[in-house]
Amino acid sequence: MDPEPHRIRILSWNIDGLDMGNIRTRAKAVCENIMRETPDVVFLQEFVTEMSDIFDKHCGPSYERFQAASDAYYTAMLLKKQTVKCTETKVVPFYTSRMGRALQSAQAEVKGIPMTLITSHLESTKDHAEERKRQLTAAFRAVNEAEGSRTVVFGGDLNLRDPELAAIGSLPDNIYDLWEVTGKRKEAAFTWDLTRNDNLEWQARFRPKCRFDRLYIRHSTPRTQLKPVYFELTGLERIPGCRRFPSDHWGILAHFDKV
Amino acid sequence: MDPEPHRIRILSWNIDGLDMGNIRTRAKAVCENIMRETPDVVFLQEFVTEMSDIFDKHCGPSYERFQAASDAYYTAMLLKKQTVKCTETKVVPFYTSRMGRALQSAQAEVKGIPMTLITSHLESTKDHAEERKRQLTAAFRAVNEAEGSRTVVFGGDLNLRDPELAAIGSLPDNIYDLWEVTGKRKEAAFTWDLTRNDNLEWQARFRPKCRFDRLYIRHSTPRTQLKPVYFELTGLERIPGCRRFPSDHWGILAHFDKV
DNA sequence: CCAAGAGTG
DNA sequence: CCACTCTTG
Ligand SMILES: [Mg+2]
Ligand SMILES: [Mg+2]
Repeated sequence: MDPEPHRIRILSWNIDGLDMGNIRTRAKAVCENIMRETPDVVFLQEFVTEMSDIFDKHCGPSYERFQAASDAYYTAMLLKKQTVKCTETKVVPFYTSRMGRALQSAQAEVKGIPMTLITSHLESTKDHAEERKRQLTAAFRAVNEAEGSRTVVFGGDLNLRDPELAAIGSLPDNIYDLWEVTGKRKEAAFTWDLTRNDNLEWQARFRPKCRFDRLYIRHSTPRTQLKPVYFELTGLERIPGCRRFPSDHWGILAHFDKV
Repeated sequence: MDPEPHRIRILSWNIDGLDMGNIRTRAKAVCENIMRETPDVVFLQEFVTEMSDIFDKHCGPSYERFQAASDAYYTAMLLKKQTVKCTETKVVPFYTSRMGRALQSAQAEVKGIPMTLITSHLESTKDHAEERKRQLTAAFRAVNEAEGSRTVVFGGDLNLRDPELAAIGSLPDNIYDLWEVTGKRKEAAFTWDLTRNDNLEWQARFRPKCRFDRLYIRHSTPRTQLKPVYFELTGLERIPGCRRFPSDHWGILAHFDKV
């Protein structure tokens, strides 16, 4: 019995597997967040092997996990067993990435709606804007290569700065930013925000904040099947004990209504 | 008696006053080059006080010199006494420059032609592209603020990369690159070329070459008064004795016919 | 994973 | 004054 038959939720979160400090405590906090929010689809970035057994234990009963790799750090997708039927998964490395980044995708039916789910952790840091723009362009191309009958949600830690998006000609006309179309809520803008998140060792006076993590939707045609209704941050609470956040990034959680 | 009554020549040269090695020997070589080429107008970048008396001695009899500053390093203009009547000089600092850069200009009659002469040493290094683009935009604005009856030549060490020019919308329609309109001669493209110029101490394997130094013209209206006919590099010969070049940049020399 | 700056080849 | 890497705040 689905208590929310008309609602679909998708979470994306960079869970900072590169920080070995409290890695298992933080991973457990991420899992508990997922089991509390119960999104249908989860995109994870910076998943590392050290987290595998924790995710197996906490999320394994409810979610199927697809990993883009098995060494270093990588993306992963969790698909809720109750509501998602996955028919195909794919990983396409960005061959010019210097950081081992890739585009991970899945064909799935989510509460009966045919969807293409795509995530990535695009090239990091301002210095690598050129490579990142190539990757984003490739990702948008992948979005639009999906069959028209499918609703496509693409997102992840895109490490994106707005001028970079402008430089590649802004968003394709048929792709929408879920934070934007749900009202551009200021409280949900900055997904990596060192004025609020002190997980990183940071001795600089300047506290940067960026909207690195984003989710996009391309609707199915001719009939739109999902209506974006809400976009929120998650992972905002400190873990009791270590007093750290689950990650240096907040998670982003998008809510849709079936229409 | 002017041996070339229908010819005007303008030289621009970054003479590397920041390299104290052989500074006076190199300055003298620059002066000798000027006295040999006898351009009507000279734009200099990286002029330093240590060169003043050398320029006074060698070029002082033939050229009037206007400096944009008197400390650190700065631009200077030499105007040939025989052929140029200067009525106004101006220096406008770029207030967001972190390197003390400025736009230096002069109103002058060159062989009877009313001209606005503008030079600058735009913000250096790839890292400072944003500031450099602002400065270039301001320079083009200054070019087009000159009265239509005047022929404007603007140029110097612009430290420019082609994508930066593209990023600010390319050249204004009425401004022409003198290297381009004289045939884009490959031999005259790279004005800072570490495959040919070893003045800098350089231990890297990669030898960069860039077209940092550029000259632009905006014609007078309704009647064009100067026709660009040739564009060449100068300062290509080593100085006997120290075996170094006068500067790490080549000079750029543009030739015009009065029409 | 910010922005500056320093050091290397 | 290149590109890259590293350190520092
Ligand atoms: Mg990270
Ligand atoms: Mg220099």
